[in-house]
Amino acid sequence: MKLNGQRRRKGLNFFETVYTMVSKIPRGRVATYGQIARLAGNPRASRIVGCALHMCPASGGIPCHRVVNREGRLAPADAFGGAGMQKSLLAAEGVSVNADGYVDLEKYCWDGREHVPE
DNA sequence: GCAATGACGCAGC
DNA sequence: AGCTGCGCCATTG
Repeated sequence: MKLNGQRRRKGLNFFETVYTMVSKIPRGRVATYGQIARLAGNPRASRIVGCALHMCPASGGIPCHRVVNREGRLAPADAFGGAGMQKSLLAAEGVSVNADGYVDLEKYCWDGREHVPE
């Protein structure tokens, strides 16, 4: 195996895999970057998940607002287009978000069992 | 091809 | 429910 540089993933770039996983997050539930990264095949690529969502091709139907960091904290407001927007979107799906921008991972963390990869 | 970056994760303070 | 520093991996310039 070459260096961990441009490693391919079955023809699908990591980004696409990430988008797929995120789009599979059930409504009213949230997933962490680490979770997505793990499902994508690289538990260490949490940053890549963030990078992928940063582009946020909403045109593809990527619910970036359902993705939170490992603490259950929402991404920086300016990151997805508007402070409080992500919070509102989650609240609209039934996810309680704190004024600090925190969600109860204990209750809303996505198990991923609904996805069942491979 | 190399260097820099990034919506993170974890360990340490 | 802090803050800082370092690491990890893929994308972009």
